[in-house]
Amino acid sequence: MARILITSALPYINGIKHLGNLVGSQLPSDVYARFNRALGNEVMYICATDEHGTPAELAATKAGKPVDEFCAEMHEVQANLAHGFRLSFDHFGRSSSKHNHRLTQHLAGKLNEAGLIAELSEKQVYSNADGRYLPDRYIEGICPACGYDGARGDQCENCTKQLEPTDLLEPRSAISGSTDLEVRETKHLYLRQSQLRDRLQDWIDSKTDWPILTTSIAKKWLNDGDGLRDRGITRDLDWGIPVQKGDQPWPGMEGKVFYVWFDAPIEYIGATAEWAEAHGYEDSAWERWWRTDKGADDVRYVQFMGKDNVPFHTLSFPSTMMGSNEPWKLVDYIKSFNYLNYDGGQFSTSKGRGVFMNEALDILPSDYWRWWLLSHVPESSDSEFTWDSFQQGVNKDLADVLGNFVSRITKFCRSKFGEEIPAGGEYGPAEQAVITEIGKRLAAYEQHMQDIEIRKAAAELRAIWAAGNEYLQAAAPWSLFKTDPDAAAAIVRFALNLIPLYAVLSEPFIPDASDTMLNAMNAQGTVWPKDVTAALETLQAGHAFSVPDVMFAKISDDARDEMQARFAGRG
RNA sequence: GGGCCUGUAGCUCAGUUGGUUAGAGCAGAGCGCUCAUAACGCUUUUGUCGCAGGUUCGAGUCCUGCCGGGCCUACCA
Repeated sequence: MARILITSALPYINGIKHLGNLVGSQLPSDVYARFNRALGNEVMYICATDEHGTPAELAATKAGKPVDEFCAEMHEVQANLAHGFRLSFDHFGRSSSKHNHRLTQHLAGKLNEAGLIAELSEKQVYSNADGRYLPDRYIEGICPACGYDGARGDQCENCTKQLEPTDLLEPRSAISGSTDLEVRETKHLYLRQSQLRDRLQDWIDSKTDWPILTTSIAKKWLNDGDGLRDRGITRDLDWGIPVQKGDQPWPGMEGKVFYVWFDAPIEYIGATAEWAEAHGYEDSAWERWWRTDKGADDVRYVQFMGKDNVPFHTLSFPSTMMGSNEPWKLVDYIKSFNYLNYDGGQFSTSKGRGVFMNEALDILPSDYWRWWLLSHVPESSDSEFTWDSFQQGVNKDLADVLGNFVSRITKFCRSKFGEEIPAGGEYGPAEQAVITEIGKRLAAYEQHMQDIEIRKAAAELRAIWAAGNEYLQAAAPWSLFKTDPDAAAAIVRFALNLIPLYAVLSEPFIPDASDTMLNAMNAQGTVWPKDVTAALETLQAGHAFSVPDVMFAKISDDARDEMQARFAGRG
């Protein structure tokens, strides 16, 4: 039995995420986790809210709440939505947890001992009105190159020129609009990633099976210009993890916190520690997933994330792990995703454009979203959500192919034989042919899941569903019943046995429908098939079942048009 | 500017190390079935594989250039 550690990129705390965020890491990682559990592997599946940083502070201010309270509330909101989408995290943690505080401070201390931390003094813009230092992008002004009023301190949106905040004419705070800004000298810690460049390079080079999207981004950063640059890991903020060397103070760093990108990936470990504590386990329970000296050698660690997260997971976080000189488990495989666009453009929080997780669940059950999003997950390039495509995918795949299959065979059996598996007749060549076909497709399905090729897996699953309709159509028990009821009974028995098989195979994608099928067939506890022949003899004659309600209601054209108009956004 | 990804049927996408008549699903057309959510099955139409060159006995697949779409470019997270 293999041990699989799975982490999903952490959703940021400042608001409800849209479908693009959902499909870019949480949903595919959930499919992979469910699949591995179904195979009988031991799985630790971790996610958390990423709670630190300036945007969290600003969002809290806007909401009129203390930042810790705001984060606690938003964490609950996100946890409920995760549950609504049936994301099966073993633990959904918080990067502000005491475990993450302790681990982050510990690792910083170890990095310092290893000589990998540098203290640098730098100039930073301070806003007197806001009472805070401003990140470059929170300073606005007139672009010196093109005269555009509204250029940000890192880059002008209008002419795309890279800027320094001090380049801006008439600079002002993007938060308050105040022009009462001054440049202050402030000291920060830098992680000397450049010292680890060769080790990182060797490590990345050894990952020949990683997606190109993943390795190309890592290599670019390793080789760009003078090579991998050192990175600031502290900030002048109130909300965050106080800068300490382990449990000791860090002279000169009083009042500063670690940069959110330093502590966020450490929360993968922190959340596992939170999981252990929540279950009343000893530290060894989480350490056996993360410390190769404490049992994690046989763990396979797979990370899921959007492409924007790749540099931090291929370089920064591994720098932290390697540089600590402690035996932390490094990632074995990184699955990265492109973006999902919305109906001809991008999802936009500010413009209210696109569908957000809470809205999606208000409209339709999670399985509908899971199926469409996963079967269109942006693996090879950006993909696009359109209502037309969504309607088509749900109606055709879920309602017509799978839902109607379950409906037609259970209703036929009920009307001719009653609500139990009929006796009589036996399986013949037609059934054997179906077994052979499903066996082949199942092998392909499992391989695609192992390879984390989600779209291909979805297509294979759909073909397995379709095989049921093909079989029924060819076998035509409704005709045979008139002349040879026993032969018809064998066909019905075989077709009904497909339902629990479909339920188990479909569970990673559509867990609720899977439950519905198992409950209807009174076959709870059915496990992943090792052998298709045996799996299709599970339900014996006399086994009682019930006809489920319509599993997937179709989306009408009117409903589709209405939703399209509703989510088109403002401008 | 630099780096990377991407451009294959009306739509969404597969196409392994270059090898015979380029595939799937959806949509369209025809036929069949009538158990079922007007559902299902079978058959079938459509492609100068972004453009232009090149390498090769042979290129969707490799090389060069160009055009289109996208992402990243280190202080958004």
